[in-house]
Amino acid sequence: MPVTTTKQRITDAALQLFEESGFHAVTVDKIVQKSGTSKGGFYHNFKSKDELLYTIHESFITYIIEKAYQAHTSWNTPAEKLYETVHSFVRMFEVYQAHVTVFYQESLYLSPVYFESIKKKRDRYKDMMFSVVEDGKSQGDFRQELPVPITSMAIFGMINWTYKWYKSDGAYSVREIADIYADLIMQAVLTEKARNKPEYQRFFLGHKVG
Amino acid sequence: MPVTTTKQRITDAALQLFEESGFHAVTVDKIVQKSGTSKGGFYHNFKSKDELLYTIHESFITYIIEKAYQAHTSWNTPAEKLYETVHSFVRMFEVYQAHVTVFYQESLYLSPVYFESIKKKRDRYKDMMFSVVEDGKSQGDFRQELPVPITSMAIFGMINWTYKWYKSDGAYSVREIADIYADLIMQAVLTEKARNKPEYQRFFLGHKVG
DNA sequence: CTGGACAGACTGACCAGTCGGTCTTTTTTA
DNA sequence: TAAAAAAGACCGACTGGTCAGTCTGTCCAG
Repeated sequence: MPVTTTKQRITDAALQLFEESGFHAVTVDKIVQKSGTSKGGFYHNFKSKDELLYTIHESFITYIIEKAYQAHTSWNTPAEKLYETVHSFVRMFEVYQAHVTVFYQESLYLSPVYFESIKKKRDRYKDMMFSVVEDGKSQGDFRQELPVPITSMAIFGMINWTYKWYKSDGAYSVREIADIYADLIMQAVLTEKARNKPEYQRFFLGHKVG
Repeated sequence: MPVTTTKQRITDAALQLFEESGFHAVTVDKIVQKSGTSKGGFYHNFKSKDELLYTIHESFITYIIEKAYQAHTSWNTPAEKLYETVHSFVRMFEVYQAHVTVFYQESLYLSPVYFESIKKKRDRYKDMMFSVVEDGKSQGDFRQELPVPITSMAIFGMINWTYKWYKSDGAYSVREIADIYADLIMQAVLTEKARNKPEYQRFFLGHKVG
């Protein structure tokens, strides 16, 4: 078995091409050419172009749910959970930006049966965010006047939108962006009192270390 | 001349169809059928399917720049400008959700010459946001530790993402969503001192009226 | 009687997916 | 254990359907 399988080479090539030009502008022939294989090789590894798109979605959403779950189980307070979730999501752009782009740009074109499968997992991720915000409110660190769904979707929006503009060779690293986003979000949702807790100071930019 | 022109009927039908299924899944024949016209009628009014897509982009981006410009000239402080920009952008979903969806979902598929034209206007809108945040910092109401570009893009993200989930028959009206987003953003960017200014209290949810 | 607004049959390019075939690896069997 | 058979991986010319755009008209207003 070679270091990279044909299937992997096809996926990598497709990912780059889809990100640049979108699912529909990319023909199977182009993917085949870029990955140095053939029509036959492609259809040996994938049932259809649709299935390839699904595979890309699947690998990404599984990864991100795992990360959210980790943040959820490794930390105690909702504030910490939220902070870590935001941080880990943004850092993920470092490696998965192409996946994210394809995920949000092309999921409309998944055929119904694939779409349903992805939607289910995406909703699970959404639910995790909702419940963190919910918990933060009932536990008292998050502002009572913020409605859970809108606040959660606002957070999602801020984070997700990054795929539209982030460049790995840009002026800010993902880590810096993650720090800033997390600061903005914590600043926005924490109560005055919670903002001043010493153990939460690390959430904010320019806090005194140590 | 009839109440609605053929051109308008085509645009409206296309808008709905593009929003539901995406540019590539919608054939000219489907648009023609839905708008009650014909292939001939279509190509009489539009040079190509591309031009129709461009028209939709154009009408929306022009509208939104106008709104941002109004917010920019009708208010004095950067804080007020930001608040109004956010608010007016979100309220715009009420009428233009389909436009926004097509705008963000399908602009990848604009042919180069159209794309350039749209990009120019989109950048102008972006610049207006950047300079409001910039001004807020130098004038002192916005937190110094926030970098202008990332903060601006975070705000964009929160707002723009709404097109992915907003439903006009959902639990929250655009006005409520606008209030919440604006609160979150102002809470996140204003300094402690600015947050307490009496004239800024109206930005926040549940402030005492009068 | 001319030119704009529209109708709709037609065409040609493009592209996802197929299919017969080759080469290599693994499994079976004598 | 060697030969034979089967399975798996991959190749690339070809096909059939789809769809943007064309072209020859018709109708009607001015």
